[in-house]
Amino acid sequence: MEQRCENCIVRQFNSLRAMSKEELKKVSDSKTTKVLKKGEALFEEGEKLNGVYCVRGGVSKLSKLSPNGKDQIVKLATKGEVMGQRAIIAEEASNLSAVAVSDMEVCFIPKDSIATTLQKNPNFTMEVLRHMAHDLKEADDVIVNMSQKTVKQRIAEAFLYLKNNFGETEEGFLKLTLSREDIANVVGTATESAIRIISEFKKKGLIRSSGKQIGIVDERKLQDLAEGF
Amino acid sequence: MEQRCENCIVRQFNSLRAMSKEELKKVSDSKTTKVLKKGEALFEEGEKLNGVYCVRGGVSKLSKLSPNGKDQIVKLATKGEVMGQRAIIAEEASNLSAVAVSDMEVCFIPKDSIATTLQKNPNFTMEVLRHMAHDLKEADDVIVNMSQKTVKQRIAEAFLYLKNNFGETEEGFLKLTLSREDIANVVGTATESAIRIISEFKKKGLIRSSGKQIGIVDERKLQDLAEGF
DNA sequence: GTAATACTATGATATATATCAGGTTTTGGG
DNA sequence: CCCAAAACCTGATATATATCATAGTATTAC
Repeated sequence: MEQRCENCIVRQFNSLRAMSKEELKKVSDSKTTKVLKKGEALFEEGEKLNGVYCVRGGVSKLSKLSPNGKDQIVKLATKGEVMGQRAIIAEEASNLSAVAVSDMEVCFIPKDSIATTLQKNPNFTMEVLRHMAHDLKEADDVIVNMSQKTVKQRIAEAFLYLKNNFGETEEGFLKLTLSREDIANVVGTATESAIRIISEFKKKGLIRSSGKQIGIVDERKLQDLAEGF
Repeated sequence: MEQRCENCIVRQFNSLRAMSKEELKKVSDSKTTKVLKKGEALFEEGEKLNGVYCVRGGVSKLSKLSPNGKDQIVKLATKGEVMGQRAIIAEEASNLSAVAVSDMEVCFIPKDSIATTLQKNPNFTMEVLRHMAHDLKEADDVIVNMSQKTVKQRIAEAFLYLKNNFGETEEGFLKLTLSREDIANVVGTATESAIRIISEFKKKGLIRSSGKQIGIVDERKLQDLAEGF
């Protein structure tokens, strides 16, 4: 696989595309590549990061522990996304933990290369800003979903999200396979409740499953359900 | 009251402090001041903004209508905060509505002055970025609260938030008075449920009230409650 | 000053969801 | 291949919260 940032396609999806050739070169020289197995942690909530992680492949969950001991997944980061940016910019410890939910390959980029580029290249800063503006909007949407939709609606929505963002295999199964617990933590409910509703969806013919894999059968009905019909 | 941005104290609280003298002058020349009565709308969800609003006084709720017809308040913006930034940066229509919850005075700053400064002054861009990073973290916290805490916990938390962010009067009442409906919309519950829990808090001596005003009596216990004891 | 309208309050009931407890099935390491 | 551990499933029950209904109480408008 391509080892230089300058030639990395992943870069096209994130704010690094606004970097100049020289800046990219510096980043590329200072970066290190890391391979993670499903389940391995990249960083923990409260940890001070000294760089950001650019996802080359695989998916990571970004979650936050609530006082009652449950883990709330706030975002799933995939190819092209940069994790840890927020903490670096705010000069704070990370407010989230990152754990791989599939095997991953990520590049670690030390804080310095990012910080100096932020100071010197307004285009880059602006690009980062745009991405953050987008994330903020998504977070607002999640807040509304959490407070106004039922668990059933949120689970239906989650499946559609998984399809739209991570795609399907040839046989029509969701490419990203999450455990029931992870699904529960995405929608903010108890694992048992998530399991029950998933079974119900299966019985109703909205989804099907084969082992761990889940396939969407009736997208239209799922959509309606998510919207409250 | 001071009419020039260059001398406006409010500016110290927001990203405008990173502007140069000349930039501020331009902003000041192009801005217009607006006075709003409690209940009046500043902009609506889906509306295309052609500028941002800088709050000089009073408080505005930023909310989003959910498909089921309920309004979820995502943020309360007060003195010094800039509203509409996210939409301008992302070049999208606003995802939120802004309505005054107390009498307000705001300055409207046309998009152009902001956009050109964003292009030319990296310090300003960086400052905006820092603010947005902060907002994003807060949004993540709200997501976790929404999904993991009970309504009772969230209401307790809301009162503490109101005290810490908007202060108390001489007599020990919260300066910002919200209707029960607004409180319900902040914590994401039905108005009746909010009313019930507020009555309960009163009975238990955690808060007191006089007309519309609410005063915090036992902050410690409220805190404990919010954390789940 | 009175009518109309919004806001607050409280009870009764229904419902969604969490929790607890017991299973079965699947998975991965030795 | 087997065993232990993890993941999944299902039932019974408890609980929080929404919803519906009704009434009192402020606020505003005429």
